[in-house]
Amino acid sequence: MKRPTIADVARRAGVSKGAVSYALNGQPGVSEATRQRILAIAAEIGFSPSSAARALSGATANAVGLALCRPARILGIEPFFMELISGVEAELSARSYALTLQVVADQEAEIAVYRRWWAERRVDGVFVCDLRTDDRRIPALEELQLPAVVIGGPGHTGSLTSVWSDDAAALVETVEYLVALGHRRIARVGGLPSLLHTEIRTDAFGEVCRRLGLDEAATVWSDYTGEEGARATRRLLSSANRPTAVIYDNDVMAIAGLSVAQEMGLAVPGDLSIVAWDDSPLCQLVHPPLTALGRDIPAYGAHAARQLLAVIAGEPVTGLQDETAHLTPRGSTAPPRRG
Amino acid sequence: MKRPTIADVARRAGVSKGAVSYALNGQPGVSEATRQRILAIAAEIGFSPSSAARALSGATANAVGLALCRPARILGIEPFFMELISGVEAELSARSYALTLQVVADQEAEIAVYRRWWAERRVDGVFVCDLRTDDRRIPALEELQLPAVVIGGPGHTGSLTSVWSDDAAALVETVEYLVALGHRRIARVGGLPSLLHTEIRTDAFGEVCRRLGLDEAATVWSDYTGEEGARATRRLLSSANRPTAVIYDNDVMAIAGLSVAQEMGLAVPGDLSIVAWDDSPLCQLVHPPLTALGRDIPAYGAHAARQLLAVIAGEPVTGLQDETAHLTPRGSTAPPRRG
DNA sequence: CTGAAAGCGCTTACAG
DNA sequence: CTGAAAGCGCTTACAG
Repeated sequence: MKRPTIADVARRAGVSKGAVSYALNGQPGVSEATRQRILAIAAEIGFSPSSAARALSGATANAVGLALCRPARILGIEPFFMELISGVEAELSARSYALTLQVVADQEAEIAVYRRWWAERRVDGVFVCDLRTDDRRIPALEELQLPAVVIGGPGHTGSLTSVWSDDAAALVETVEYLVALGHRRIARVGGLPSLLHTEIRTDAFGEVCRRLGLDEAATVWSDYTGEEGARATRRLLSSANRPTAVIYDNDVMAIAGLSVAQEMGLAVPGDLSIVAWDDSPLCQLVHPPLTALGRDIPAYGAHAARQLLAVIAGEPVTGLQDETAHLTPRGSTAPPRRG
Repeated sequence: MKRPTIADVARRAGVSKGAVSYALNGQPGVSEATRQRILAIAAEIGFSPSSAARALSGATANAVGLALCRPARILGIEPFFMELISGVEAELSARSYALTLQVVADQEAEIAVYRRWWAERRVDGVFVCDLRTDDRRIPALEELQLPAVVIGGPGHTGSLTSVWSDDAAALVETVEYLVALGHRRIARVGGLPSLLHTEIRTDAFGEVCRRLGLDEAATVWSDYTGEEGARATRRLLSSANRPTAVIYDNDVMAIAGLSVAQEMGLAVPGDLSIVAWDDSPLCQLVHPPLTALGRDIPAYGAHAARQLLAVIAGEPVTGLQDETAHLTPRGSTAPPRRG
């Protein structure tokens, strides 16, 4: 089957190729009657303009890029990324933009991908995930002048627009809730310490514990996998003065932690309260269901997509603070058992 | 920053644009010394050929497409797709191919996306997931003559190449294992009945149960969510002659089923054995860890990508039977308690 | 409101 | 082995 071109449409409509282009792109230069006739013919013969020809003649690529820097097993197990992608994609395809995805090994590889995409004119802009403090991707993108939206923050985004959520506030709310239940020894199993949002949570955790005069507020580090989450939990629960509540930086580690508690003969929530960050459906699959900090991740992705399209269009954008995660209490939190 | 073009490289090297093109694409027509000099200059000034210009001048788009037809909440919770994408992407980026992703609402929308991609010359080929019997996407792709690889089967793929795994054999192995443990009443919580692989498993299940002379082998349908998996399990466990073992068509439903058993006061594996299909890390997060049918999903994706690139290159391809899922016994299966 | 033409940045026959 | 040129399919000033 031969692909129809703009010349085919022009011939059938008895107009010039220029007229077809104007009609398709909603530009002035053709009468309304002609425009309608051209659109009808285009639809009839299944014509869509070649994205290559369009990109080459100075218009946009109509595609944006997302590079993911996580190993396969983590990408798979964390619902976060796929939900984010779903939301991004819904917004993009509504505006006829394509999403180009690439998995990269590290920051250097990611920067190389941005440079290649830019040189190839393959994308009009990119999303940046997993922001770090002193992130080398920021100056690289600024230098390329490639439109970009950072999914994360606040701060550390240079001149780039960002879409973020107030993790500090969500963490404080969680600690205050646990303290209201009567907990005094609260621990946290954190995510990768090199990520900015981990640091923001860690700082907020230290601060609120100090303010409320809590005993040693330990944070142990992990990498979002169940394995490491389980190991961290074992360490915490084996200590002399074990915590009565643990906050986990993702749902997978929280579920692993629940399993460890049960294996060690501790009742949840009687002996140990558990809170998961990221309220995916996983949290309600286990027994007891997990109290969790959740927010609408597909919407977060959609907002980021909208910002990026605005940056690409040259519209003024100021960045966006998305909703703060809210706590949904379920069966895994309760007052600590006296003992 | 101005993007370098082939003309910039040619000027610096003191050769024609044609020579640069030959050098970059490994074509004869330039001496080895000239080729090396051109490549060095291209690397130095960060030149990558415009994908648009390249696609327009008859070469390939260097991109392939994947359309996913599942709602966001299911895409997020099932590790399968993200693992598949990771594997696909690893193979593609090693060959400098981009992956274009789109989420669609239904088969009609998916076919429309294929038509648009084809008309736009945006992709050189596509992957087809979630094959159905009498799948309308197959004739549509055949008509477009758009290179495609079906991830699924066997059979029902028309003239398209496919990469598949023998689900029937894996199911038979599982049932035989449960029977060897002493189970006689085995049930199954199936996935969406409209999908071909569900049908293949259902047929195999019915057949092996008949062959082994098992009592009524019930399959109840679900949709891969924990919610529906839990509901199906409650129905099964409330029946007069409840099963002593249940096979679930994905890990999420199996975990939900485990939770329901515990909520109903049944011991796993004492009162109920559970087997999950898809052995994601989730299976080892719960207590007891789930016996599961697993295989290497990223590798499956990589194999599919290799097949698609071969089809695009016009090489002869015969399709590929991937490894059969193998059973990993863990704590959720045991002989049924006498009673 | 419409048409003819240049140009985007490559690839690839076609001469030398 | 190398260079000059046509052509891919669009968009967009520029004349009419």
